[in-house]
Amino acid sequence: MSWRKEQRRAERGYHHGNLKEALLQAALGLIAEKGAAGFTFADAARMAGVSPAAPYRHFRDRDELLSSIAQRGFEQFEALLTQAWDDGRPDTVSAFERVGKAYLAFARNEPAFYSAMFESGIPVDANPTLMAASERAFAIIRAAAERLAAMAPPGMPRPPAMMMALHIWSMAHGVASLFGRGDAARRKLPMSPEDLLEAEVLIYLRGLGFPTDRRPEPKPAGPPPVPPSGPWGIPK
Amino acid sequence: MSWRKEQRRAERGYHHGNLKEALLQAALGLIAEKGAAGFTFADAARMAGVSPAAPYRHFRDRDELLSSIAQRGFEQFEALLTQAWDDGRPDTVSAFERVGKAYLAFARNEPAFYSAMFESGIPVDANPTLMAASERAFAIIRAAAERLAAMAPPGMPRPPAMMMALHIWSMAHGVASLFGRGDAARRKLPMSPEDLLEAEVLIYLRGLGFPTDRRPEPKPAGPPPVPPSGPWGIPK
DNA sequence: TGTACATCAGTGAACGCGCGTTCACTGATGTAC
DNA sequence: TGTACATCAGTGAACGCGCGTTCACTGATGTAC
Repeated sequence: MSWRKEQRRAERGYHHGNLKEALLQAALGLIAEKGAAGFTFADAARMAGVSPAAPYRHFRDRDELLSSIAQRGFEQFEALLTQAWDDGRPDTVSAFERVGKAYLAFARNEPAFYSAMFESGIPVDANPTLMAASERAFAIIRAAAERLAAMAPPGMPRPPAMMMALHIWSMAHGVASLFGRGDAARRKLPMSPEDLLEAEVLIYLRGLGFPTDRRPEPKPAGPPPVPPSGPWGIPK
Repeated sequence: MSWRKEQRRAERGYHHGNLKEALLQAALGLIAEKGAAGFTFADAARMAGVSPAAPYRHFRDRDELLSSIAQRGFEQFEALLTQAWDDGRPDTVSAFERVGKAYLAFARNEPAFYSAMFESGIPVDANPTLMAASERAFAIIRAAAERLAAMAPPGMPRPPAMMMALHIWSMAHGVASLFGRGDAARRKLPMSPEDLLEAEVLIYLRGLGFPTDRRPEPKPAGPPPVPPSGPWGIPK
């Protein structure tokens, strides 16, 4: 046994006391550093200062640890989005904007969580608990879209909230994974990812006929640009 | 040596004849199957029916093989986008739409290329040849955005083409990586990824004041919805 | 056309490494009485 | 309060495995003359 290990043991005794938590933290650090694919069970144990067999007392295998991280990630994500949405205060559009910002902030500040949730390849839909957590997070975006859809200008066709939610999600995810982190595909941007996404969402909302000048729920500024005809009420 | 291996050798002789190509194909298959992270050098050799040392005659290491794949991917991607754009025929908006569809089609039909290019974690910007190929592909989207920006309705502020290109890219990437493949984060969609992206892009373009009714370059149907004031000409 | 020779593109055996996993074990902790 | 005992949460050694990589080698191919 190495000196370091003896040292560590001397400090904390035979039992770790909080190993499960320590392993989760270690894994988060490793994923942030080397990506979800690069993280190993043995490494997490080493980082927590325990033998490679110890983690098996807390997780069936590597995948269960990864799922736990994703689970916790979805929960924190949901909490963050809920807070950002703040039930649509002070006005729907600016609260909606805030949700977009929160999304990016999460991807940027918690890259390990984000990786585990969306890029680790764990089958979310095979794990009911995980799936439920994921659904709850998405539900915030959906609820916001719902509220937005409800305030569609009278002359405009009401866009399906589900579609809006998926659109917003894909914009946020696209910006986050292309530009939002120290990623490989990074490229010089003329503006911050946050501004890029904000502009994108505003243009999109305007395309739906929503007022985007940030005064609380004003009248629409102009008539609908084109009479509806295609699917989703989008002119073809 | 196993029977299979002897058999294979008997068929093709001592020299493979086309090993480099065979390795690239093998790697593509493996990446499509197990993801960019799961593919190994040894596996590719095995799949090509050669000894594990053979690949070293053609690639310095695993990373060089991965880069070669990304390189080729960017080239095919560029060709596909060029063809889809078709220099803006028959009209800018519908050609633009076609580019979006082509993007998704590529992600769907060539998941291995797409992974290697955007999700494998290879440092694109550290390899000039690769970076150049990537730039050429993005240049197609940018050129299309440029053309679109140039036909902004007279009353509207002209949106920066670069920003438009980045927006479109993030939408396409977002939809592709969330819904476009047999991915982990897949979830039941009320429509196809293609339709989802098409609607998203159309709404976005309408938000910029572009006519989106697909008749070749018509007059704008209505006045700009809101007077410009914020950055990028987007009302704040 | 033949032959000698250089070069190329493979082989297969070997290596060190780190990983995941299992095992019998042991020290610490909690609990019943 | 003390003690016996069950349970829990660790240890450390060992295993088999596949990977990346190197090495001296060898069979096939191309070329100069």
